[in-house]
Amino acid sequence: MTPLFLYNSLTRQKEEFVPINPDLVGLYVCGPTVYSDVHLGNCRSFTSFDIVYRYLMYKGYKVRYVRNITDAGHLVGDADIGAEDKMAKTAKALKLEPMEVAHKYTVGFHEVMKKFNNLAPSLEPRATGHITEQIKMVQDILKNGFGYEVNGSVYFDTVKFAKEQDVYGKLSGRKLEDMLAESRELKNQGEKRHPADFAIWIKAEENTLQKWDSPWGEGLPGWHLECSAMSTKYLGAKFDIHGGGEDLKFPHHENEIAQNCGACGTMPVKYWMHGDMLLGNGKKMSKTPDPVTGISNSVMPEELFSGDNNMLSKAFSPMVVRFFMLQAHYRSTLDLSNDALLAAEKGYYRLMEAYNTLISLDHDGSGGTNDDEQQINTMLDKAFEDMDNDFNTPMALSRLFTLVNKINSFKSGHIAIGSIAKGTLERMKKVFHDFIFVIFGLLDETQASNNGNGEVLDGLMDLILELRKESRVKKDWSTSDQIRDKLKELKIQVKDGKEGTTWVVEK
RNA sequence: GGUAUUGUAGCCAAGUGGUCUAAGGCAACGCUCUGCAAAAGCGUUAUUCGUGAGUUCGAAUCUCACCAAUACCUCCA
Repeated sequence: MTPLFLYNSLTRQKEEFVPINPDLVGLYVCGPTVYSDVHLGNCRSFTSFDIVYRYLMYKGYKVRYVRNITDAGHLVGDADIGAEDKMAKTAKALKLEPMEVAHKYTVGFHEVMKKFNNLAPSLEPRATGHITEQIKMVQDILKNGFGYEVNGSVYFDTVKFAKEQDVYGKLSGRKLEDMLAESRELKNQGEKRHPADFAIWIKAEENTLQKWDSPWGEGLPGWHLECSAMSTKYLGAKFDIHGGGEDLKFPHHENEIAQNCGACGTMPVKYWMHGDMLLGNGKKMSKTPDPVTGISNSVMPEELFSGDNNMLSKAFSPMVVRFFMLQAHYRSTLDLSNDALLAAEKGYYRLMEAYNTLISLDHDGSGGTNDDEQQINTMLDKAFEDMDNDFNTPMALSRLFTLVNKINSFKSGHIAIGSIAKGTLERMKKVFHDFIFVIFGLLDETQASNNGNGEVLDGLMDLILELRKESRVKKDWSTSDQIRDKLKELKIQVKDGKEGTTWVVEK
């Protein structure tokens, strides 16, 4: 197995990936809070980690991929000064049970993930199913002296933790001194001893919809706690990779680390990975409306797939969007725009059509070693090196595109297929297949469009193109052009080549 | 205000000390192919990487200043 290097957010450098247990990988990714539909920005993050999951498996690791569903405890605002619970807010607005809200949006989330061809994680635990574990963790934190109870709520003592363990702020780059300086302000702290403290157990109010019995009375777990408790339960006190969006670094992940250290005494994660944001109109895609313009710049997947939105000129398919995401590195921001998606669409179809051309190529068995052969093998090798270099999908993709030219040249006869060895052609077929479908997780939508009546369509097209061929032999250009133009109107593109005419359904 | 990150061709975007006169996709232009197109192929399109200094034999890549944008600072993947 070639070594894999990944960028560790905690150390801020690329490190060689060495799993804690040989050949086994524990991967935890922060999942959605299921109080509303996921938007495209959320999808990018999950897609980035889908590639990580896929590539780790491709390299031969046995991966346990845990992605949580947060269905309780996520508050809007500060717990001790009367914040609103996200789940409860939606439940009240839609007149649904909180569990119904969670279910509705969990189902929707899964549907969207499936459309993007993101693999299901090995395990998808939910916060409400792990209340016992979370209570136990609060108890452990209290036992270790890093928490305090006030009036039925329990808070994490961030200041004490920060002073005793040189851990807090490491991930997000926050300094303890700055934090302590804040305490002089003494404003509106409620029950907390310090603004940096955070709720790990929240006392239920009379109208709280989701609440559970605990040693401290009825209440609900704090946000952050579900991830600590569930990652510990399913991956152990120390596991390999924790992923999530850049925006979760603070406070979510910082507090997660604090809770784990506070409860178990060990740093929970060996490698932290953070994906950067998807931008819409140059700003982070967010459901929250822009304070100035008052409009949200988030694009919902369904709006994108249907074309029913005011940002884009047309509908774009899930695979075009996935391809678009692959063209940027996961740690860079990515700017969504109509032009960028149109470009991605063209690129996606060019790649898929080249792949279909590639698998149709036959080799007569002769052939030897020359520059083409060497270049092909070099590109294939480098594509894997790119992936080993912190999952550089745009670079790996560029290698494949370099070979798209070669593939088309083989087809058109610009380069004789015999100029490369048979084994090299076979290798190219295998590697293209693996990259496109297994590692990048793309689906061939050029084929999918023929579903259901593929044979009929093929038969019809054979007939039509045969008739057109006859008219062309007779130099009856008006008939042949009419056929071509009418098919074009039906989104069927006719491609005349030296070896005959082929066709493809356009998007 | 604090803390980070980013600024690469018309657009999206790789590259973070020499192989960079900067990958790839899209767009544009020329040529080849074609009855004409489309598709495909070939070629051209940033001697330059926000601006200005500095370090270095050598900088898109390191340092400083400035300008601009974005993110986080207890809602967000």
